[in-house]
Amino acid sequence: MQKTKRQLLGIYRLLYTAFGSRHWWPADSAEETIIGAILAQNITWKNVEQAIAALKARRALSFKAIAAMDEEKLAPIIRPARFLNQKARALKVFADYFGGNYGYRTQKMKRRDVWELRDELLGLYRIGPETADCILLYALEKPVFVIDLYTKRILSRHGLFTMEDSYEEYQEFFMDTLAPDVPLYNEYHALLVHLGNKFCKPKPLCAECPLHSLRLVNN
DNA sequence: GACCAGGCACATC
DNA sequence: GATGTGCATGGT
Repeated sequence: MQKTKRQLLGIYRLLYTAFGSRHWWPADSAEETIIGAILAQNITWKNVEQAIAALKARRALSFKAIAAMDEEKLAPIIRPARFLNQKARALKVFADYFGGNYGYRTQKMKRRDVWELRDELLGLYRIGPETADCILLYALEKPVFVIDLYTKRILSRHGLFTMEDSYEEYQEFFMDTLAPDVPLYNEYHALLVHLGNKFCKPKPLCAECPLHSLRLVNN
């Protein structure tokens, strides 16, 4: 087995042993997952929960409802999710796209070729690589690995990459090394985020981190 | 009060 | 291409 593959599987086993299954994505439907993915950009999940709850309270937790709502009315509802105007616009744009091209049916979206669909998503307002991949993996169950800030921070601190390496370089590493496996990609990214939240902040808590032992392997 | 968060778009060089 | 900045909330 290649060294890199051993390392990646080693990290996964340590994380799973430490934290168990994370049961991601925390949402009741594919549409809620997509809404959450857009709202979650650059904020903590607690803020997303508040915005989701606010949408739910107004019976607006669906793209059909969002499409029927004015952007000016939508923005204050999602205020807890920060960048409210940009995110309100992003939700409106996605709602129009989703309704127009897929009749608000994620099943119809699922039938598309995954990389063609990814390109299409990347063309939408405020859908970047991470958001697109969250939609593909967590809402549409496609085997696409999601890279986020914590993934970059954790792998770079263990010497496998640097923070300057691109999203695509990180993603290719995971996807070339691991088999295309939706449950594995789902769990692995969720575990990395959980670890990042607890231990891999700008000021890291390495001594308490479950990956602490790996430092011996990688130097 | 300071720091940070499950990014992205756009301007400028 | 690389780098910098705006977006503009709420928890710790």
